[in-house]
Amino acid sequence: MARRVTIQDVADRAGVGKVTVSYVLNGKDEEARISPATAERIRAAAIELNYRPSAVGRMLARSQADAVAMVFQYGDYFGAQTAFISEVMRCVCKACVENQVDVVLHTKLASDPLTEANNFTDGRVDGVLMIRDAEDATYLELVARDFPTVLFFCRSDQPNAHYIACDNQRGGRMATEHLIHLGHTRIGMIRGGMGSVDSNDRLVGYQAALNTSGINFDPELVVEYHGADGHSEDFLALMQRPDRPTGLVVWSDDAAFECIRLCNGIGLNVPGDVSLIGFDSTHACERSNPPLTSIRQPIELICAEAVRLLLALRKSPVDATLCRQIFPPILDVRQSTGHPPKNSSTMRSSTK
Amino acid sequence: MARRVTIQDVADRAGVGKVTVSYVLNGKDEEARISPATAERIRAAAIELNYRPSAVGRMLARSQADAVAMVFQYGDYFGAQTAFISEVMRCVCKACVENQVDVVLHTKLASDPLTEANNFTDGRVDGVLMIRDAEDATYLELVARDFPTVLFFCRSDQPNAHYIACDNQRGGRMATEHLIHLGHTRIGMIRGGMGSVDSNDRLVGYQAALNTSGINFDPELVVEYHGADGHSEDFLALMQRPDRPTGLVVWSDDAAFECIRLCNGIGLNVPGDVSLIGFDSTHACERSNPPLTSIRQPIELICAEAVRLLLALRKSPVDATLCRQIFPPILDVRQSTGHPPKNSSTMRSSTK
DNA sequence: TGGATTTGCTGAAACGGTTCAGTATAATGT
DNA sequence: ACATTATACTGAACCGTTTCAGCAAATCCA
Repeated sequence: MARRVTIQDVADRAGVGKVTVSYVLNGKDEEARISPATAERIRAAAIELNYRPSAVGRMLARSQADAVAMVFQYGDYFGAQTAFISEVMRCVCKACVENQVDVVLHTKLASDPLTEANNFTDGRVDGVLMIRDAEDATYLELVARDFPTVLFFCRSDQPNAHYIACDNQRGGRMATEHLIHLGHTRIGMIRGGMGSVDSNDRLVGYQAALNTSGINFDPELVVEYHGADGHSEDFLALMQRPDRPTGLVVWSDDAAFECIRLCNGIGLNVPGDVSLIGFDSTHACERSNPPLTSIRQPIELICAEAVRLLLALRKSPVDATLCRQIFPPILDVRQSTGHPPKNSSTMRSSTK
Repeated sequence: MARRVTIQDVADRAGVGKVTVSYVLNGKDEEARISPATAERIRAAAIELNYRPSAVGRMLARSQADAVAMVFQYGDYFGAQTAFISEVMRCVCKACVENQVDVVLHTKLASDPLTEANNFTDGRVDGVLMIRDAEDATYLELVARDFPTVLFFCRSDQPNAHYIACDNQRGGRMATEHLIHLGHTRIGMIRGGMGSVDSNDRLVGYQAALNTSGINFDPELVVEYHGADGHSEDFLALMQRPDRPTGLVVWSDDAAFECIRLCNGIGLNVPGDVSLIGFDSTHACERSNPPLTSIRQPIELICAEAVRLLLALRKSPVDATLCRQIFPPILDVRQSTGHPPKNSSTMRSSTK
C-alpha cells in the first residue's frame, strides 16, 4: 500500500519548502510573492507526483471545514421523507453549491442533547442548518455554545436566535381568505400537531381571517390531523355533521389528499360539495384529482438565505436585520377550491 | 474567544498523560489496562472541563472519516429531485444510521473528472456511493485510484467494479408479461434516454417477453421520453395511429403520469382504452387517477447492501459474491392496467 | 529471593496541512 | 557607497488526536 503523497513530497521534488507549495497550490503565489518560475515548477511537481491535498489536514490547520450540517425533525430522518423535506434538501444543496460548501447529514443521533450537539461541534462542519422546534434541546445547546446555527422554516424567541422562516400566520390567513372570497362562511381547519409552532401559527391566521370577515370562530370545526392512520374518525365525524363546513384549510398537501379520499368515500365531491386548500404546494398537487389549491412557502429563497446567513455567521457578528427574516407565502390556486354549493345555507336540510 | 479544550487539558486536569485520556474516552480502558480509579478521574475531568473531542484531529490520526459520500447523476443535484432519488436518499441515510457513518453530499462539482475525484479522495469520506453510468469518467478515475466506490442502481463491466443493482431486464420483462397475461398483444414502450443503461436493459427485457409469447417486435412502437416537455409529439403520433398499442410499458412513473394526461387529452381512457405500467412505484402511484401499476425496485434493500459493501471495502478485499449483486424487481399491480378493449383486434375501424 | 509476568501508564512519532514572523538576497534611491 | 525597500522564500509552531513500543512498579511462581 503506497504511502500518500504529501505536500512535503511535492516540496522536495520542486526543491522548495513546503510552505511555498502551500501558497502556490492555494493560488496565493501573488500575495506571497512567489516567482512565476518557481510556481510553475511546483505545479509541475504536483502533477507529476499525482499530489492530492488532504482536506482533513487542511481542516485541522485552518479550523474550518467548508461544510455545513443539515438536520431535520427526528422523524423525518427515517420515516416518510415528505416531498417538502425533499425539496428543502434540493434547495439547500443548490445554495451550498453556489457557496462552495459541502453538506453533511449527521447520522449519529443521540438521545442526549449534549451528545447530539457534540456531533455538530466536532469540527466537521462550520455550522448547522436546522428544522427543529425553537425549544429543541439540541438547538438550545448549540446556541448556548455559540455555535453558528440557523433555524429555518421555524421562528424562535431566543434572544440570540437566527432564523429564516415563512410567515405561517399569514399563510393561514391567506388560505382562509381565499375561501372567504369564494363565498364560504363555514370554514373548518384540519390542523397539524398541537406542539407544532407552524400549526399554531396557521391557526392564528385562520382565526384572524374569520374575525376580520365577521365570521364566528367555531372550535368544533378544528380537527387535528394524525397522519394517514387514525385520522379518519374525527374527520369523518366532522364532515358528517349536518352543519359540516363547505371549506377546509388543511395542514399539508398529503393530509389534503387524504381528506379528498375520505370525502369521496362518503359521497362528497371536491370542490362541488367542499373546497379544500392544502399547504406546501408540492408537485403532487398538479397531479391529484382535482389538482389541489395550496399555500406555498418560498422554499428556494428561504434555503438560500439560510445558507447565506449561516456562512456569514462564521466570520463576524451579522447585521441584525439579516438574522431574522420572515418571508410571505404564496397562494397557488388550482381546482380543489370553488364556490360553496348553492344550498349551503340550507345545509341542515341534507340531514333528513 | 476561548481556546478550545483539548485532550491535553483533560490530561493535565486528571494528572495523567493524554494517551491515557484517549484510551479511556474511547472506551478502550479495558484493553489498555487503565485502572478503574484513573478512568473515573479522567471521565470526571472531561465533564468538568466540558471537553468536546475534535473529529478532525481524530480523522487525521486514524486516516478514517466514518463518513461516506453519496452522489447522483449530474442533473439530479440541481434539477427536479425525483421521488425515486428522494427515497434513495432516505434509505441510504437509514443504512448509514445503522452503521454509524455520516453522509456527505459533495457540492464542489468540477467539469474535470480528475478534480472531481479529488473531492472524494481528500480524506473526508471513506468511500463513495454513486448512481452514475458505468462509463462515467469520475467513477472510472475513482476505481483507478482504488478508492472504495460502490455503484448502485447500475451495473458495470469494469473488471474491479462493485455494484448493487436491480435487474432491469427482468423488470422490463415482468412489465411486458403483465400486459401479455392481461391479453394485450399490441404493446408499446415509452423508453428512457438512449444512453441510459437502465433503459436499454428494460428494452431488452421487453423484447424478450414479446419474443417468448410469439409477438413480433415492432420498433415503431418504441418511443423515447424526453421529459415533460418535448415529449408529447412523438407520443401523440404513436397513440393516434390506427393500430395504436393497447398497452404501454413506460420508463418512469412520472413519465406514465404524463402519458395518462396526454391520453386523456385525446379521449383515450386508462385502463379502458390503453393500459399503462410505470417504473419505480412511487407513493404518487397510489394517488394518481387511476392508481398506477408499476415495477418497483427494492430500494431499501439495495441501499442497505450498498452501504454494507462500501464499508466492508475499507477494510479488506471483499468476497466476490458480495461485490456484485443484482436483485429482482417487484410488480405492484394497481388500476392502470386491465384487459385490452374488446374491439382491439378491429382497432383499425376506429379511424373512420 | 530472584526471575518472569502482569499491571498501569506514557514518550514520541505520525497524520497533513496553514500561517506568522522572519531572513537572506537583490534592486532601488541619493 | 551606503541606507532603504522590495523580492522570494522558509523555520518553527500549531491544529488535536491515535497508536506503537516501551518502561517502571507491582505481583506471581518456584
